[in-house]
Amino acid sequence: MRARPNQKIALEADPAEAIFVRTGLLVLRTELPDKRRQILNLLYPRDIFRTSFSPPLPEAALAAAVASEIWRVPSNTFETLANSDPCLGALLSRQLAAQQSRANLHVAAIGSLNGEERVASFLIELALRIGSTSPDGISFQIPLSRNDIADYLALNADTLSRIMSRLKARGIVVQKTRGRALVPDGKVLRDLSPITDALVALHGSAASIQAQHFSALA
Amino acid sequence: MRARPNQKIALEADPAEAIFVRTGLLVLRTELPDKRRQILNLLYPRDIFRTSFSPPLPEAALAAAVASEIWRVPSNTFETLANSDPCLGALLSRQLAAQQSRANLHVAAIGSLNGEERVASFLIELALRIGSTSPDGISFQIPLSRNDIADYLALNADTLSRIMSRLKARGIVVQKTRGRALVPDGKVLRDLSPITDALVALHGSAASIQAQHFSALA
DNA sequence: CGGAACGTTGACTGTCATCAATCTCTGTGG
DNA sequence: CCACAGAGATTGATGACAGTCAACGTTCCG
Repeated sequence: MRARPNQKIALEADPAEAIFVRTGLLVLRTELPDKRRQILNLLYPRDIFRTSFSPPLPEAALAAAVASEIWRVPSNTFETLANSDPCLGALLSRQLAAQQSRANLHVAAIGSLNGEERVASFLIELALRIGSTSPDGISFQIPLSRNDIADYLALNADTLSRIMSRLKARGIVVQKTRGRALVPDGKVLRDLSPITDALVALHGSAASIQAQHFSALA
Repeated sequence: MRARPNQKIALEADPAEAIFVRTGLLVLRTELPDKRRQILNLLYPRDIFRTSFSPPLPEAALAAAVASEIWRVPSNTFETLANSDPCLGALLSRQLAAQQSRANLHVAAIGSLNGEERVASFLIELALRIGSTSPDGISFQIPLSRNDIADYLALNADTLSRIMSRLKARGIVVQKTRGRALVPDGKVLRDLSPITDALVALHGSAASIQAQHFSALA
């Protein structure tokens, strides 16, 4: 199943349906009664989401941040898959554990970092996930709108814009076109975030290689 | 295995060991380089924690908030348990999903609520989990120190103290002894939190009853 | 009794949110 | 091809809320 940017992915009646991200990027978005929005989680390729992970808030929904390809796996299919092959089952549970770990790290980021550190952490995360190294530095596409980034980092969109402007003024990030960023010197950026090491462990190439193992199996 | 209050529970070398909470309350605590602390998660009885859920931060550790009884389950035992009985396996995955859901709700709380709303949400959570109703209202023990509560809610301890004082001044909570609170009128408290409904869904009696099912099986 | 850890309170500071105005992109239709 | 509209992004002025630092209270322990 394909999803266009900004398309919502219905969380079906099936309370334990699994959604597997093939390509693209999904966000788990909620909205509180008084229209405060929050993005709880980013789902990268190979991530697994189950409807029952969603918090019981009225407005919780998955949405595609960019064009994405996803698989919907009915709950019983998921269970039988996991049970049929112990090796696959172990991979699934490792994948889910990694996602828990990421979620916990994100709590730490939102809970104890200031605005600039959060933004830096987010940029590092993107660079690790979807960045490509070139002679000029690390460049990557920014797959979320300013509003979505702000919601993800628990910042105000205006505040986020200010922080980005400051980073640009300092030459830490360069914005070539809308939606595309270049980090000339990765080290400087890494020094801005106190959780760089953890981000590398969870989003860096080691994590990806482990995950490719996964794809091979599937 | 028993743990005294404030005792740390080592996260063993075994990267996928499971810890099962029988009684008491555990906290998942981290500390950033510059000694900013953060409690990422509360683990209530029947919760499952796996070492691999912990974020890769140097200071991440489980600690008992009150006297607790826990089981350590080696990773292979855990897997075989989950696979041996499909019914048990389903229960385990439901339990883990519920914990994900709680973690996500906590992100929403920290990310979009102000101080007073966070404290109110926390009190509601405690009341639902460990509160007992009496003619005077709902009373419960406060199982965390002020510092730990502050770290859990991503607030400063001083700020938390101020908020609590304000709630006491308004008569919304009454503190009989240190470590014990009484909420005369639950409705007033519930109105202070925008996520009351979600808290009830995840911590209320319905959730507990489902969980008892679990104990019966184990 | 005395000390240490924990909690409370006040004065002050800094960061982030709010509101409003302006600017920049993107896509549409004349 | 240009003009226009509308969403998204930026920026400034201002204010509210939470953090910091320091002093003082309280509780619990030996």
